[in-house]
Amino acid sequence: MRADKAVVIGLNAAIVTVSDDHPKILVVPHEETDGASGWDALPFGPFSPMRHRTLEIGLRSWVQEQTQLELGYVEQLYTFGDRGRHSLDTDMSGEHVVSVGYLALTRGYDETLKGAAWRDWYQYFPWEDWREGKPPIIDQAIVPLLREWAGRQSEAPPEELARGKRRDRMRLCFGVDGVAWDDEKTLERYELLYSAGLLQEAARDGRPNARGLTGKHAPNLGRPMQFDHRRILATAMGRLRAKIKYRPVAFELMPPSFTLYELQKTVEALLGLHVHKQNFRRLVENAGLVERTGRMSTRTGGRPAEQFRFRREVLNERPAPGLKLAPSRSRANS
Amino acid sequence: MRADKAVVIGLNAAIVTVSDDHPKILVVPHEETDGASGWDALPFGPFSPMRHRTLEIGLRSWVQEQTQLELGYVEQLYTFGDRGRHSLDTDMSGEHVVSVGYLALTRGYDETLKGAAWRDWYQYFPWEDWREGKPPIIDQAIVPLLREWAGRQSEAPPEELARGKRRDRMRLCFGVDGVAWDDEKTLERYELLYSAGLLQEAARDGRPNARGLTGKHAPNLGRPMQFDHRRILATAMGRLRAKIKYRPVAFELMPPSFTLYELQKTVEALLGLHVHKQNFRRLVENAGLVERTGRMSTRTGGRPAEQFRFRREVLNERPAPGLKLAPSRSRANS
DNA sequence: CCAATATATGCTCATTATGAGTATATATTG
DNA sequence: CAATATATACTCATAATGAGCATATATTGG
Repeated sequence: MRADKAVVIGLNAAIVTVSDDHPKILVVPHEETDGASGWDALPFGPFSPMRHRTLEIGLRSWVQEQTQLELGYVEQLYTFGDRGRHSLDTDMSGEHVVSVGYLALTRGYDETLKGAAWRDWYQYFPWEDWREGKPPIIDQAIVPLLREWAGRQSEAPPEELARGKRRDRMRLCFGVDGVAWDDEKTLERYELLYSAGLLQEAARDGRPNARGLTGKHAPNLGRPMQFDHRRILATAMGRLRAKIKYRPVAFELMPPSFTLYELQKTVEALLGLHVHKQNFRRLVENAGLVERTGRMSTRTGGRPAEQFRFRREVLNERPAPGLKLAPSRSRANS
Repeated sequence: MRADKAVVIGLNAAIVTVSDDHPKILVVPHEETDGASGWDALPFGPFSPMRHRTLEIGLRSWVQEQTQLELGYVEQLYTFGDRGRHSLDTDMSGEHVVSVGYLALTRGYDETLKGAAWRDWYQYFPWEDWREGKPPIIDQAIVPLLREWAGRQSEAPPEELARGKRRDRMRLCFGVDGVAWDDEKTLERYELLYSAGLLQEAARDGRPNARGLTGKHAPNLGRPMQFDHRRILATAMGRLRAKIKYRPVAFELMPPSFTLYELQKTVEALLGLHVHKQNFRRLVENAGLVERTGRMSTRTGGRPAEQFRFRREVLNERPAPGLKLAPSRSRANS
């Protein structure tokens, strides 16, 4: 069993924290020589089978090296092997890079990170934050551009009954025509926008945009990233948003002690949605996910809230604890 | 970015079909020269970045080559990079193989497969089929052996508050002490048995077994596979069992036209559980997953059943169609 | 042809889960 | 102390779920 070319395994990490109601992602602002100058990158490094017994150990170790960051929860996301991932690659010279993407959670919001920086993940995906209502960019930019795209002549496969399918994709992804918004479809939305040529990455890769134009005319939908890192981030967001609903991963992002509302705010930040406050408490408490500490929060404002801690024991009691959330139908009471 | 050693990407496929109420998996009965003689392997082949634009295309193409099998649904599972996956590897000579595991579904139960063969997946996991009640192997062999293991002195990390944790793992995995059986925990169960040294693969890899003995004394819990292929299969089973409940993937395994009971039987085969017949119909019909064909089934037995077909349109209507199933609490009425 | 049997399908019903809202408690601020 | 802000308890309608009964329509053996 031999490959006809050397392959290098790259390990990419989408490292997430939440601070101040903003989900943040650790990025390395790269200053490359090629056109992608200034585009952020996810931290990544090569996997060396000699030094690291497993992929995950490899990831942890060089994240540690590069950022002094202690990762708690780590989960493998997906392995990306598309030719052309790394631009060097397109002409079949050099090494081929296959990237394994990881999602990592940390509550250590450490400011002292040489080179790396935390950035609100909604800068890359401004259409994903519905906490203040539907983001204006959707109706103002995205939907019109997608309509144009959906109406265009299909260039490629005739099997694709083009226009209808495109319109359906748009409807399902962006909640047009009364379709409900699905917070977990982050990757589908990213890929739709990419296919439609509406992202700078698509322009970089030479895909035609909505008006059939190649090149620099792509609109500016969210901040771009190097290589396919924004796709990896979209994968991470979708996975985290889904997982939070059936596994108690949100607690990885909380301090040892917290109020229920702080927990709620963290969850809402990740989902980009508001949830019903009273029902949220009911859910969390009935599921046995937390226990009271007796201490009270001293925040200013109204009545002081009680502090809770995560009950690690649930992991040994129930088979699948989590936060089965649904967004508020109305925006009331949040 | 350079690796210090050549890495080869292997593509592994867990190809599943269901025939005659048995979920089957395509295996290659290998006759190796080393100790693993006769252990089945999943089909696998190398990824060549020169020839294949993406990993999935690579997978499809050599499955096609090797087995003439037309894959329908294909989904990436996980990337396994543990050192020692391939035995050759343990001494750090030769190439390091990183494997990308895939789940594939097909209804083409084709008998003419040179070399490969379909085998009931419960041969590898006899404890996973609860359709005829709790499999006797659990109480007769697995639980006693795990109890022994849980009671043993912990050799490794002191942080692991050994015995208690082990007992909890056992309870949650195998539904001891009134914990409900969770059909999706296939991987957790496999890994638990492996850690406890109760699988032949563990013996092969030199792990001590439940009595503290290394070597050939591992009990015979299910049929072993080469390398870590049984782990990949466990991953595939768990993923499929989970996915079937929120995506209409079961239809990938059905002929174009089928009765609701045939559909139910297929689902039950995969889950290793019985479901409530009337509620199953209600669910499938209310979800708009099927439509009547008007034709009747001509099977012998009782009243003829109507034939249905999958409504592909749901994919464009609802955001997340699927079969949210729960096992019957009693075994009645199935 | 009929009774016995087997499967398919329609419908009811109790229980629980969910979404939303009202009411009350306890703090701060001016 | 009034106004305001937040926390928390409780109620209520509706939907989803799990279970079982009843009826329909076929085959099979007298």
